[in-house]
Amino acid sequence: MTTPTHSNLSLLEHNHTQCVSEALVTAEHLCTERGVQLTTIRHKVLELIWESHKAVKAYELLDRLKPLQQAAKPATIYRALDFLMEQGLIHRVESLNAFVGCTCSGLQHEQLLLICKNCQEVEERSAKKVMSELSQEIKQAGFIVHSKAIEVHGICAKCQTLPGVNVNNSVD
Amino acid sequence: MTTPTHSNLSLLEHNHTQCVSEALVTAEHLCTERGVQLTTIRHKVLELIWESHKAVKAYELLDRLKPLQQAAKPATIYRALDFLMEQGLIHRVESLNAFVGCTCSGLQHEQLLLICKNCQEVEERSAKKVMSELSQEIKQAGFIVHSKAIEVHGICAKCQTLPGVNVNNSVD
DNA sequence: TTTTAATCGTTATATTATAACGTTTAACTT
DNA sequence: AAGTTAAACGTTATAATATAACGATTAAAA
Repeated sequence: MTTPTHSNLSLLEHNHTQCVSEALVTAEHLCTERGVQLTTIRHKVLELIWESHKAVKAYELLDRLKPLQQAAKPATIYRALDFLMEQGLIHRVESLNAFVGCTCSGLQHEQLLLICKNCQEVEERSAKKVMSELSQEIKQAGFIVHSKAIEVHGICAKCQTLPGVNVNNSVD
Repeated sequence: MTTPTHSNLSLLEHNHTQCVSEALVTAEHLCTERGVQLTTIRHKVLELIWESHKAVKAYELLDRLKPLQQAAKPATIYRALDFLMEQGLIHRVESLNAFVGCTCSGLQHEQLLLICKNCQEVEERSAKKVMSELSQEIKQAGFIVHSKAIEVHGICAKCQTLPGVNVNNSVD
C-alpha cells in the first residue's frame, strides 16, 4: 500500500503525475527562457510543493526536503520559495502562511484562490470578470496596484459530498 | 508639539478624533446589543488600533498597551484581537499579519482592502460589483464560502502626489 | 447564593521568518 | 584558461508572530 501525502480523491480525479510533470517542464522552460537558474534545491522544493494541490507550510517543506538535502535549514527553504515566487511558479497563500504550486505559470499571475478548509486543496481561478471589476474599483479609488491577493476559504465541491464535513457558517 | 503616531496627512484630511469616537461608540452599542463584553482591555486595544488608519502589528499594540495595562502579555493582545475580529470591529490584514479598524462595523463585513505600501494606511471599500462577480465565480466553482480576503497592495492616491514615492511595478 | 461561564494572569513554547557572514559555485571577461 | 564578479548556498543566530495550558478572578445565570 502506498502512503500518499495528498488525498486519494485528488489522485482519482486527475492524472496527478502528468499534472506535476507538466508543471516542472513548464518551470524548466521558463527559467531557461529567462536566464535564471532552477537549481537542484529549487527544483526539489518545487517538486515537493507539487506533491499535492494542498497549501503547504515552509517548515513542512523543510522536513520533507531534509532527507534529500542534508544541509537544509530554514534559509534554504525560504530562499527557494522566494525564487519560485519571483518566477511566478508558486503562490503564497497569505491567509495561511503557506504555499501552493501555480497552475498558470508564466501567464497572468494574480488569481483567485479557493482554499478548502476540509482537504486544504487550493483551486486557482483566473476569474476574469472579478478581476476586471476589481481593476475598475481600484482605478476609481485612484490607487496604483503592485499586487493582489484574493483568497476565499470554505468547502470545495468535492468535500461537500463527503459525510461529516462542516458546510455551515457560509456567507454570500 | 504633539507626536502623533499617525501621519499628518491623515489628520488633515478628516476629523480623526470624530472618526475614532464614532467607531468606539458603534463598538459599544454593538457589544451591548449582542450581549458581549467590551471589557476595559478590549476597549483599550480597539482605541490603540484606531489611533491611525494604518495596519498595526500585534506586538506593536502590545508595546503600546503595556503602559496602560502593566500585566499585558502576548495572550492579552491576541485574545482582545480575537474578540474584536469575531465582533467584526477590526479586520485582520492577512498579507501583513496586521490589524486595522473596521469602518463598516456591524454591516456586511467582507471588504476590499487597499493597502498603501508608502503610508501603510488601509482603505476599506465595499466594492459591490466586485463582490457580486466574486459570488458568481464561487458559485460556478461549486464552492461554499466561509470567509474572504481581498487585499490589494500598492500606492494610495495621497501618496502618489508625494515626491520620492515609488509608483513603479504596477500591474493591472 | 451557589453554580457556571467568561475573562484574565502567567509561564512556557510553538511557529514563521530574516539577518549576517563566510564559502562555494556559476557566469562573465579578458 | 585564468581572473573577476555575481549568484547561490551553508551556517549560526535570532527576530517576529502566535498558541497552549492552567490557575485565579470576575461576571452572569440559576
